[in-house]
Amino acid sequence: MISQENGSGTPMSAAASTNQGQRPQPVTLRQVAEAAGVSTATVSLVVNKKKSARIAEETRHRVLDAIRELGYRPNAMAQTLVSGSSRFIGLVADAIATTPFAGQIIHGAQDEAWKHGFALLIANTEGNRELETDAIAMMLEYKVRGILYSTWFHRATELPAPLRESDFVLVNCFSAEPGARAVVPDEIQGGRSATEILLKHGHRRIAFINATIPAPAKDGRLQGYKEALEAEGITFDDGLVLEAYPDQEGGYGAAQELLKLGATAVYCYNDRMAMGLYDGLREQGLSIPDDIAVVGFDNQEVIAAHLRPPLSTVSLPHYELGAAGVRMLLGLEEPQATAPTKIYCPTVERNSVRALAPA
Amino acid sequence: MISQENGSGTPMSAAASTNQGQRPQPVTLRQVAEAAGVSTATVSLVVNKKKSARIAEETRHRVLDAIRELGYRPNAMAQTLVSGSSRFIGLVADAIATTPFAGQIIHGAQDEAWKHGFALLIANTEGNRELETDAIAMMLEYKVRGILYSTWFHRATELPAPLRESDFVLVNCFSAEPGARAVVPDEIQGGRSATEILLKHGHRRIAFINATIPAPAKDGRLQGYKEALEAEGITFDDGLVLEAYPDQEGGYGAAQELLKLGATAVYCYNDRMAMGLYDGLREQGLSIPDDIAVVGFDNQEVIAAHLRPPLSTVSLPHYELGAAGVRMLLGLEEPQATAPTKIYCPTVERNSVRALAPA
DNA sequence: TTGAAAGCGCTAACAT
DNA sequence: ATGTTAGCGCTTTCAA
Repeated sequence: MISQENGSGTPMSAAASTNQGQRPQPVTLRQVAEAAGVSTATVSLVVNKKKSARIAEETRHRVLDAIRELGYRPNAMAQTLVSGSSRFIGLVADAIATTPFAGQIIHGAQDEAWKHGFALLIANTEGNRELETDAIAMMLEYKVRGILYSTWFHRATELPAPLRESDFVLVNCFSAEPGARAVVPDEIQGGRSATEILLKHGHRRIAFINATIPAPAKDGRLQGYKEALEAEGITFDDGLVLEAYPDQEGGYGAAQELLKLGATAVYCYNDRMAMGLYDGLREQGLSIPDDIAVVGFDNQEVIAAHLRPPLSTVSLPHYELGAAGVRMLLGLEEPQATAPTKIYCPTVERNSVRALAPA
Repeated sequence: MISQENGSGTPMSAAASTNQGQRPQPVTLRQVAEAAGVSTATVSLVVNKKKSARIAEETRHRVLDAIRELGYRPNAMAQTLVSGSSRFIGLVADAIATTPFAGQIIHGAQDEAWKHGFALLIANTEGNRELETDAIAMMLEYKVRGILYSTWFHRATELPAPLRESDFVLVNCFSAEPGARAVVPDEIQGGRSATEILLKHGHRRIAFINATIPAPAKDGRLQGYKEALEAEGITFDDGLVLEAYPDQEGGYGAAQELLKLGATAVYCYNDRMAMGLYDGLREQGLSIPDDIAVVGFDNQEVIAAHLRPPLSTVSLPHYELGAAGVRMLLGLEEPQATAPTKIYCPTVERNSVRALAPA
């Protein structure tokens, strides 16, 4: 006799501790009920801690013990089938898991969802319309509570048709569609904040290197810049606004032209441009922040926090966008009347700006 | 008579096109069956395109039409309840949505999962053990087909207990646990490849700036460096190996010491160090790649592709890790006998290395 | 305080 | 070729 029987007759193979062998059939409510000598209704009642029905302490314990002993886990599928709606929230993203920092949208959404007992079902679609439709269909089939439709950069979007079959909220994008709730970053306030960092350090002649490609961010960040200037009584000067492709190369290339402007400070459309600008400026023999102050936008950690000197910038609130999207979906947060809800972009000050020495 | 009745009696409210109003009850299989004048079994048969049972073309069409008209969508929960296993794959990650490039693991997993008809259920746990347990429990309750347990950097890990209740694969991490399947990047090959980029450009005196913190990457990348050298008949010189904290500041700080070594090329533990090293080298008046060649590791896009000059490096195959994890989970790919399966790290050549001028 | 039973939407024998 | 029926695991009246 080499092998040993176990009394219960449950197959207890050697592979039980690995994940390769046959997994045992999951324990059901009914089995718990039998083991505890009660009805399934009773077990259901104690599992769900229903306040209404009062269960005898003694019974409750018997059930709890049986649950523990058998290692029972509720079958969420059965629960959902009965209730009609799952504890899922779908997140369809065009490139969010691909793109460096926008993954924070997932993170924020998942934390907030979790807080309310929901799990995230995600689909990365690369903007592929067909994939999107399939993803949404699948979410619908799994009876998600609602769908977050998000984009990796702030922009207008067309709603995929099946989205309307579900409760949904747009995240980091918006649509003309009436009744479509949306959360987006407050680009204008962000632009204002970025400019104010410079302003409060005494800078008056501030250049802005904007992006060449059209986007809400392009308009909003410029608008904020103007507002901040105006609030300080500085007349907006068109000549101080440059445009370049919004990446490192664009920023690098803008250095020469920037120098001609006689500005003591620059505000860049984004951190990547600032990174390129650092190189360009350095090649011209200028030092940051002594010769010229620089602020960016986005707060792209890998870059901004580790440039020399570390870059002062404004955060894109991706985490908050995801979280707010979930709250709005669950009806925990009122959408703004007509326009998308704007999320605040906080300022992050590091060492790329120094007080301007009095002339 | 202004409004129009629709024959079916379905409520067709004005809010139907928005997502705020009451959503109509989803259409069921039974309703389709009634509309088409057939049994539910028949509808099920055509919906699932069962090859076995032959349905009359005419009937098939009636059913299909009814489906289209009513806008029927199968209830995946009911399907799962019957079949016992859902089309979900769970992905629990310690920080993957948070961290810049490892989001690619999600991406790869989701593409591969999708390809086989599975959806991804993700949970970001920040390494919080309790959260992990809850996340896994929830996945178990939703009857996931299996779980991918992943970490944002390659390391050893302890398995959370409930993981064993499911089929699982470790991604970017590994465990001593027997029978635990795992996929990890091939750090040694990566280190070899990085060094070979330099070697094939004629460099013989190659420094390596390793990380100070212990990790499989630290050992593997060094090991690969040694192997590559050895293959070229170059004796490994301990003095050529520096150590620094693996970020920009660490790389910057290593510049001085590096210069004393008289190397014509450096291989950095990662791209972030290389980024810092660029600054340090530049301050010492050296130019890359003319005075010294540099290669990194990780291929962190935002950095490597946009440094001046763009950095030659070796990719961490995050996308592939996710995809391979899924394939292994689904039994489409055989795990290597005992050790974790190693994924190839491809080389990405840009402009930070130039052929060494003959002395 | 607890149990019996119906039914959520679907699939899969088994009949016809 | 298609219909009948019995569950899948759970929640929820309604009775007892």
